Amino acid sequence: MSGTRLDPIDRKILAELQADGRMTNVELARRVGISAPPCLRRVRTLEEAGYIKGYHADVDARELGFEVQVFAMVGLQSQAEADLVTFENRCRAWPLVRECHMLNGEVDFILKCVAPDLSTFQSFLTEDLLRAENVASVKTSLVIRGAKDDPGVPFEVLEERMMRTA
Amino acid sequence: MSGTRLDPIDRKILAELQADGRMTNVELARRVGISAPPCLRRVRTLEEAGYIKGYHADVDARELGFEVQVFAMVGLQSQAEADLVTFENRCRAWPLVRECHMLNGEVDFILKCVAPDLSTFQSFLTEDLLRAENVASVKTSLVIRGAKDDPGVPFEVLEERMMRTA
DNA sequence: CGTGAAACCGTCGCCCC
DNA sequence: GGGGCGACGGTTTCACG
Repeated sequence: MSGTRLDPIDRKILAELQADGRMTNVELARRVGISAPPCLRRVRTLEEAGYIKGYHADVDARELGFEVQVFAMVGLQSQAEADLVTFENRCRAWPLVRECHMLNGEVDFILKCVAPDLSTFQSFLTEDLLRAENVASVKTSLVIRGAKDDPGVPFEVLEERMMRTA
Repeated sequence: MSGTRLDPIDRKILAELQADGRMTNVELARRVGISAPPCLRRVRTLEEAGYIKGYHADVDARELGFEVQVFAMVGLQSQAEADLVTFENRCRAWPLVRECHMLNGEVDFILKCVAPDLSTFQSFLTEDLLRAENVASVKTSLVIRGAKDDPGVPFEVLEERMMRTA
């Protein structure tokens, strides 16, 4: 199922829906050059095959009152698989942690956090994150301003690469 | 317009659309407890006021062939505003760079990058990023595995905070 | 993959509170 | 001001060729 290769129309569909997830199916069909029914069938197939994981409204965090965004680099004491999983599950349970990625190099995890204000984040940092077992070190960096925040993947790069390997 | 406070129904709408951006308006109206027309009016207002910046399909990067994800910490030589803006604009033009945030602390920017493979990323790193003027240092960390990647903001935290300040 | 038909939905005007 | 009711046009989603 995951081995199913995509044709150019499928990739165009994904690119269009990544750019505008609420596009109507008829508009999508028009843009990719087929009629509506097969277009919808393709979308359903892409969803079921996992290429499309979901659709989300992109909300303005600052306007909603989330004025603080922080990247936290976390080092653990033990990197045993069970301990890594324990920490990951803890991150999944913390609403302020939006992303958690395991890294190579000196630091073990990078966390992207959002909070309404600094004191809310400080509380989380000192009472939850730093107090969690197995956490050895945490370095935090406040986001002064966001310069770019594009969703998803650059399909342009894929197309380029398709040509090179074709 | 940005001073417009949101009532509980608006926040519920935003939370629902963040969770499922393709929800039909009638379903959305049912969930927030009003009828369809006023619900649609609210959605349009939220869009125009900038609370909703867009809708995007969440595509599976790995299944699509983007197997490399990297965080890059960038230090600049000059932090003069004009030089910061120049670097930010350069990031906006690089498709492999999906996010660019200016940070406090030792490092100036954090970049989240995606690439089809390591060699594509290495080419970008050595030929574009490291060669860009004003770039003093770049530390990269490969994402070994992703543990959490939730879109948007935690509305639960907002509701909690509303109660505290009410 | 395309065509046609039926059910549903987005959208508007109007009335009500 | 916002919410509900009804109707039109467009869309989704079938079955079928």
